[in-house]
Amino acid sequence: MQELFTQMRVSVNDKIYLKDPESSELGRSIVKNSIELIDDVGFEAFTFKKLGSKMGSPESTVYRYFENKHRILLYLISWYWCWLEYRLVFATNNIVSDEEKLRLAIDLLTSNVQEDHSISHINEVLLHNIVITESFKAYHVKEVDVENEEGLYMPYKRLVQRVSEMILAINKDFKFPHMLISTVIEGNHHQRFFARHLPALTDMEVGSENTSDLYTAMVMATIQPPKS
Amino acid sequence: MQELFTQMRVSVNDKIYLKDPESSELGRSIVKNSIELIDDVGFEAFTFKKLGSKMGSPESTVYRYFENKHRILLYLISWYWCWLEYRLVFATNNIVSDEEKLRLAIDLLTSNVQEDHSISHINEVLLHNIVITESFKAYHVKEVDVENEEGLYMPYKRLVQRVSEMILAINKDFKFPHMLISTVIEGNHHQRFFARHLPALTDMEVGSENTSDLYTAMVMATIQPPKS
DNA sequence: TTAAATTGATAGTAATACTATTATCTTTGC
DNA sequence: GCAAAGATAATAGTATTACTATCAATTTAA
Repeated sequence: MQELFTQMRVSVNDKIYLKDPESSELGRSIVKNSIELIDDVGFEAFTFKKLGSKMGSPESTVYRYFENKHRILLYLISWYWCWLEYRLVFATNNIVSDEEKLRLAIDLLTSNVQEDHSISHINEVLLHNIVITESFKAYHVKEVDVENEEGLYMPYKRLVQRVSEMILAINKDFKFPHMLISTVIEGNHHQRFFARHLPALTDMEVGSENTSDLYTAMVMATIQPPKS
Repeated sequence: MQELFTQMRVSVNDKIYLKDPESSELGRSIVKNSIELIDDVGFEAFTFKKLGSKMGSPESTVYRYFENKHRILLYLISWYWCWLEYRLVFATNNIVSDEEKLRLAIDLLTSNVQEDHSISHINEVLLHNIVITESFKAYHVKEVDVENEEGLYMPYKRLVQRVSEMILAINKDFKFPHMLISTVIEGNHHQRFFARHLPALTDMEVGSENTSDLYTAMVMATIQPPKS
């Protein structure tokens, strides 16, 4: 897959930013340093001032790329969903068995993220941490309806749609495919967060985090594929 | 149940507040107005200044009860979990069938909340909205480990523990009871939020929100009770 | 090579998240 | 019934945050 990504560019909705951060060295530096800083201090304590001084640029420069820190978070999360969707399509392509396809998809949705060195300014492991800890802060906001109309959550919706279709391919009468898949996606984040910080709320252990086993079993049992 | 609550007082960990808001009229007013204000403007835009002016008190007064707005949120969420636990214990008490008990529990975890007029300063319906939209902001913070050590998340953990035990009563070999239950609890919140704001991520409709059907079926199918 | 666009450096403003002080008002104990 | 203690109101003040504005220096593109 490595080589593919050198060609392919994750393209994020251009309403999220004021100036495309992919379009310049400085823009990529903003993305890279944002990921490191948010992972380090958490989204609440993340400020453009800190980001600027980490990058050696004044904060006004950051404002030329993004309206505010919420938009940076949205950018990062969107990027992550696009990247995941791409890997999903790639991984499930040419798989004949519907069930095998779904299993692969759930595996991808719940598995650990490996660093992908072909995209040098984005550390996928740190980005995954941010997604686990901060992603719902991107949409659990008062502005969610406006932003949804602007299409800012499309990548997430597209991903859920894709996997839902895999479920319907197995059992076309299943009534809750989107619900089940978004439950798995969000559940995976929560469980990983719990494993690290509130272990009483999960049964996983840090280091050997594995949500695939339960969630694969859960989905398969729940959609009750017709006996063939 | 109405009458019971007039006797019973939900008691929240006293490390959350500086001065018990239940101990005075002003304290109860802080709680009541916080619920209304957070529901109205969202947690990000909620400030002690706005709260003060809504109550007709200076913001310094609020600071005598709570260190900061994060602690108010924690207080509200804790209160909710304690209340829910109480209702859970009450609802499942004296039920003989383990499966029936679990069904009742999941129903309670996923059902709509009715206003309980016996606790006059807390509007449970609005509080439920806050739990749906803001609850993870209470623990998805950098301070989570310290606060966990202080015992601030006990009510949530206790609730998950209780329902996990119901699962184990049905199938003592099931490996992921906590994971499954916290998935249902968080999943319920997400689905309700999605139904209102990002309907493409769910299959429910606003107004007729019903997560019980899927989640009950999901839990029952997943824990695979031994055939009797 | 000249204009246009980008960035750096700096300043400033309004709002937020507090802390402090003092006067007033309410309890409670005796 | 009154003094002392405690709670609240009113006000002021500070550091930080979340921006906006200006202008010079630099890079880029026509």
